[in-house]
Amino acid sequence: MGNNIPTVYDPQSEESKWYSFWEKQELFHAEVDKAKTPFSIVIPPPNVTGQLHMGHALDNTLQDILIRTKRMQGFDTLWMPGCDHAGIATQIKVEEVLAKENGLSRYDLGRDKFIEKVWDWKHQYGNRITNQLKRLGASCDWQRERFTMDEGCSQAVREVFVSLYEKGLIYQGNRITNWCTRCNTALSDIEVEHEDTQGNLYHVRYPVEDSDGQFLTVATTRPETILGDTAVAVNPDDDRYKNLVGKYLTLPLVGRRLPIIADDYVDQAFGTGAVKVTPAHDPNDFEMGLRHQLPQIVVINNDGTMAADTGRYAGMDRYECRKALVEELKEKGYLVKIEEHVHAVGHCQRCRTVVEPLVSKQWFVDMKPLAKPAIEAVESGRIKFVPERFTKIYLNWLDNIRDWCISRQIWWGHRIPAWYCDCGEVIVSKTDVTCCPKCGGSVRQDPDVLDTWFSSALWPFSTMGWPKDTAELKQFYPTSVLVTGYDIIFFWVARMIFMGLEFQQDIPFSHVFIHGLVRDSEGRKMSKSLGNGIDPLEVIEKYGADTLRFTLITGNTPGNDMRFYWERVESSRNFANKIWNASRFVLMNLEGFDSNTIAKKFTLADRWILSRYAKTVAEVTANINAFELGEAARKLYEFIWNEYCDWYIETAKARLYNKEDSLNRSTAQYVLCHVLRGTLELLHPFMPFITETIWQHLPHEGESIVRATWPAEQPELVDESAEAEMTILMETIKAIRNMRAEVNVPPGRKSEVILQVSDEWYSTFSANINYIKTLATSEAEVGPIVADKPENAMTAVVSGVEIYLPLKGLIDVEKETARLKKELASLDKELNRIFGKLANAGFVAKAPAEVIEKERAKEREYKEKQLAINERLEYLAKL
RNA sequence: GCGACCGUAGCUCAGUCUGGUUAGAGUACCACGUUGACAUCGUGGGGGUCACUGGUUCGAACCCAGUCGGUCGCACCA
Repeated sequence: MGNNIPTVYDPQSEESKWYSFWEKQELFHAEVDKAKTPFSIVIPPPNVTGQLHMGHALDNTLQDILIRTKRMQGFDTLWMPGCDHAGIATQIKVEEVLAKENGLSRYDLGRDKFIEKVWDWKHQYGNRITNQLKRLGASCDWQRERFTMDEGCSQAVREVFVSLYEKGLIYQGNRITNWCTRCNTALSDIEVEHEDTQGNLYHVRYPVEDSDGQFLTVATTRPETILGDTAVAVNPDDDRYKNLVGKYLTLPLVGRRLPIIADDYVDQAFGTGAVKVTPAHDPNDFEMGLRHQLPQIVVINNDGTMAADTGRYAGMDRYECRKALVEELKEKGYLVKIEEHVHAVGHCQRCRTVVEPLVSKQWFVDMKPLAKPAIEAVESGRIKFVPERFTKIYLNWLDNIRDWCISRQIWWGHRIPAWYCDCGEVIVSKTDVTCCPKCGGSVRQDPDVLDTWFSSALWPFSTMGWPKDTAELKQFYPTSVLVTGYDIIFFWVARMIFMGLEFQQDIPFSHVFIHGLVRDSEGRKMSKSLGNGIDPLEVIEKYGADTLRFTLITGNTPGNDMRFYWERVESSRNFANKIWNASRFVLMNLEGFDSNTIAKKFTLADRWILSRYAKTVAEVTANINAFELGEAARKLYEFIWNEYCDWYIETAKARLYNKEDSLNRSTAQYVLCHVLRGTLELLHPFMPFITETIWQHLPHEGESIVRATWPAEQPELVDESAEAEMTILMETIKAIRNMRAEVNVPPGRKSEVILQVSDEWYSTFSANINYIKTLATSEAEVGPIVADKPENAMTAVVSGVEIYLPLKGLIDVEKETARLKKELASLDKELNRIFGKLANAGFVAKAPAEVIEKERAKEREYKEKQLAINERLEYLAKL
């Protein structure tokens, strides 16, 4: 970098270059180093078929910031990357491709061939998302990349399944579960999303057996399930129906005898207070059926059509059947009325199909014993959620946990390690079974696979080599923090916690850092169907990864959603460019500078920026440790732009251009360099590429900023008096600029300025008058405060300094008076507030002395200003 | 029904946990400007009863209670 570097930073040429450099040097690789404190993160594995979206970009930027910071701080830092096989999602995708390209279904292909296809797909597209993560700058240890379906993870899955089975925590049962008729599989409760839907409440009357025309009217939202009714239930305390309990009804259209039963579940106030009971097709009815020993009559098939024994409805779609059946009820006089009714209908999370509760044989995890320690780990504070409020959401879910249905009737996934023999023997085994240990007969493996989240739940230790007892596991488990969105606390976070506690006897991570969603500029979720998604790669290509990262981090607070604005991207891009140009300036002025052999004589500005820098180091470090990454980024932005660029560089210019005073010049060079390099190091986790690019050009130690030492906190550099002095000088400069602008002094023209300065600040001003001369474009003269005030001059007052800007012609008395009166008014307002406070006996008696002294100091300051302005107004009035 | 979150400048959001500067930023807006890093810039400016009501306190954007408005979870209302 020299004088011929472009004035605009071009991320494209730098980013790929540095990423391959980092990879080649293995800077992201973690070796187990027992001498160091470990810091580890496992990536939330993205779907292997997926591509990077804004959610990933945010999630991984947050992780990368933490990882890069800790790496620089000298921890043994591991960021474990990998992908998830994403059972249903991947299977759907491959099925779609298959249908489109060959017009085939997976059944046409058969299980083995189909799985082969999926693996083909994985090999072809599986590294797409990892490459995209590299574009983002993610400093994962790619040598350790894992996949939930790889050998090791699969071994972990079997180990866990068998172990839980042997402990009786995994069992097989014939139960009613959520069934997706489109995916043709059972789902767990949380894979069902309930949506309020406008439906109807159909009131249907059932004739009472052996009565003269008596009816009992039930209300239902699903009339098609009438065909499967095996009872009607009323509340035992319901006086309307007490006399009917124990009697029988005749099921309309079918003619079946239905007992009238009493059950507490029934809400007297809802509908008619009488509920038809369909044990095979409703979870509550299923429970009631068990309580009352009612038969289960299946009337809906797995594919959502009506069962073979439903007569004229057989084979009809469930919703077609509903229409037709209501029509028939109406014709035959059973339909009493139809009311509109909004109710929550469950949809398949993956394909949005309405979920059908169906009875089937599935595998379940008994959750209560596993949930208990998982609750305790969070309640005790061993695992902390950031922000804390998510603790409640987590605990609430686990407190009400129900058993987890883990079997899926799909093909892509970890096949359940259970084998069945015709003799009735069920063998659950870590290794494949070929014959029945009991009778020696042939066995067949359970055709189902496990819920994808079953293997994800093991991720923090399966990726470390478990069930083998590895060095990685010892060093990096438990991991330090898990970074993820609030939408998968139940799916993933909770499950990792109980699996970790069960199989490692230890928590999987000590902190859970939760972030929100990235929405579009109108606050809508980004979605394929809306077409409002913004591709992070597009942003990276147009503006660079650093810009995207900075945009996602600033203006975002933990746990809250954020909106994506192109304007904000531009603002981040401008920031990158600002850093670029400030660095250009520094590099262009390093001629003759030797960072090793330098004598230093610090000026006020030097002491000031070093003090500000020291505070920035301390604050940014603290913010990152507290997961306040947006706040850290904001502080760096302000420090670089508003302090380093706007003021320090400006004060340094004269010193750099004056080659006579080489001590002064080299001191400026030293401070410019030192502060810039340190600031770049602080910024590196946020904007890895541009910081590396510049850092390499600055005098530095080491091969890459990636492994540079995190700037040390140097409290000895904090210099409050330098800050106070610099502040008043800056205020004076701003006041002069303000007056010049007010009367349209051309920016290039110097103005004469007379400063009357109190004793307190006199030496500061006389010693540093050059700052005012240069930065306020003024011929400034400093003198003590005297009664004799310049005539024909504009006036401004900062605490302890009266500033006069003499004008060539006469000043506009009216305008000047108005300006000063305005200033006086705001001063009066503020003084009144302070008077009120100080006059308040309670305040003086109870407020801390420090606060009171602060108010008194302000009072003195404002009174001084007020006095000066009043004097000036009197003078103006006489003209 | 239960719970959480949000309401601060035209817009997007910090600040609220830990009460005490004249409440901040980005962006948009107005005026001036190509001064040897940067027009992706500089200088200056305008813009806010911190949703509302009440309480606690010497003192509330911040703590407490409630109201209104918005968002989102959880829940078996057939």
